[in-house]
Amino acid sequence: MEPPLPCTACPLRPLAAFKPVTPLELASISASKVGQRLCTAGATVLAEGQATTRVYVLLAGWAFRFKTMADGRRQILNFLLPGDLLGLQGEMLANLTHGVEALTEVNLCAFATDAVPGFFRDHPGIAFDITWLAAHEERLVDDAVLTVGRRTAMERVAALLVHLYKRAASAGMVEGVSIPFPLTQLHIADALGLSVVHTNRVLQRLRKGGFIRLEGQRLAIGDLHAMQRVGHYWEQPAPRRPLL
Amino acid sequence: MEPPLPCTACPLRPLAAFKPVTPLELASISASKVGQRLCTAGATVLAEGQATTRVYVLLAGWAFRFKTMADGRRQILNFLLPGDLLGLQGEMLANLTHGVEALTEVNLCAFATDAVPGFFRDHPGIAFDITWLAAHEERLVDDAVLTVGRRTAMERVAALLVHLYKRAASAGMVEGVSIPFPLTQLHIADALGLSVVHTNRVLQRLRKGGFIRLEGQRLAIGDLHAMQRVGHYWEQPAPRRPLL
DNA sequence: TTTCGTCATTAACCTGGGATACTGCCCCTC
DNA sequence: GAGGGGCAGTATCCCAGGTTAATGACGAAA
Repeated sequence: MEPPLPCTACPLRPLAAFKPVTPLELASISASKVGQRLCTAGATVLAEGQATTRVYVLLAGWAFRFKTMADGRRQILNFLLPGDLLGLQGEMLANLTHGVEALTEVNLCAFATDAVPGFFRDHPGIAFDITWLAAHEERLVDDAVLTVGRRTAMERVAALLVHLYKRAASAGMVEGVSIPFPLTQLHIADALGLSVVHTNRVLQRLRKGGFIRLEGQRLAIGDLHAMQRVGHYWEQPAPRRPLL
Repeated sequence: MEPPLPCTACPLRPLAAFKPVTPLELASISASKVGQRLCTAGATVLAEGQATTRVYVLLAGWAFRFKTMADGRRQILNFLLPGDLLGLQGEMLANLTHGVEALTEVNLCAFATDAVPGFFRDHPGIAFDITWLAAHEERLVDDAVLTVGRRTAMERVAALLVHLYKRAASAGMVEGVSIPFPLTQLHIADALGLSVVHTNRVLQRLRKGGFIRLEGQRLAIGDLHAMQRVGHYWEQPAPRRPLL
């Protein structure tokens, strides 16, 4: 594990998407960081079923949470972007029932093993932020259930692309009109409960309809409103979120 | 709103499923209770999109969380049984993106509006428990995504019935070999992303196969192991959970 | 008693999306 | 520069599950 990056030099914190912290809290957070962990694309960050645990903040790169069934069926639960907290379920519930895999090369900020209880004891504000992040992630998963349970294939794909576009945008990843898009069609399929083949069919339709441009690991959405209509997808504007 | 039931007389707390609390914590919890709220079956407990509300603990009865789309499609996210916490997302994230509806007549323990911040400030242990409950509910929703995204209709129904049977059992609801089962087939369908008609077909098959008895609002499962095999569903044994 | 509404049940029909299989491309490695 | 693996893209076939519609059973309301 690399030595920790001092939180004062955090590349994420200046972004408008993140809530400011008090200097005192920042010092405590920084003190609880024990290092950085790098994972290559495709690596398992946290293993399914692992009795972990350490809590991480995703500093750079993309990852996803997933569950697998004994016969190999896989379901992606949600995607993780910079600023997201990983491993909290393992910390609170003693073991993980999902895995986490890196989608790109990933840089993680690692907390000390006793950091979370320490925050609850000494820093109610930070503890509150942790719970906020947990509630926020649950909201994402709530959305995923609706998408997978009640949307058509076309709606699912449109909703996912809009969702990821907006999140990437708020993490400052827009360049020109496009964002980096490291998912393969298999990832999209596994997130949406579809087959790869059908995912491809739907993507073709979206391309031919002029809704998206998706090539060379980059995604552009011509008309966000139109895409939201296609996906029957209107989410809350993302509030300013805490960052640990 | 009815006057609060003193927590020392709580009918839930003695159950083995719940973690004991210290007398000090119990006193604080009790002091934050401002009353009880009764809802009739079918009533809206919390409205979708509602701005912040109060936090409740479900004392008695069944309820469910759900999301609706503009055209009326509905997805049930998960079911709420006695001991579950309601409204935390509203508390943390300023508004609710799901609704809560009562499935049976329901009795809720209401907390003061400032109870949650108070716990974080003064009772790290309780704050931790709140986060535990949030992480636990997210785990349930994670399971729901897998079920709806990757299981067949037969597997979905079997998994849901096993899940509810076990939860009802741990809430002390088994009488003879059956549990109360207040869901209609529409509820099952909406929880599993199926149509009512197909839900009925699958239930018939389970009945004819001798896997379940489901009549008069009661559910019996002959062989839990067999049902788990049908549903490809093996969950963690439920740990002892906190109760607010 | 009748009427009405909610649920369960079943049949008949149809389609969205799964399964399989094959092609071609790109990049990596030897 | 030749194989080989991962991924995108298509076509063909077909079935799990959706849709529509009709029938009962039951309980509440009038």
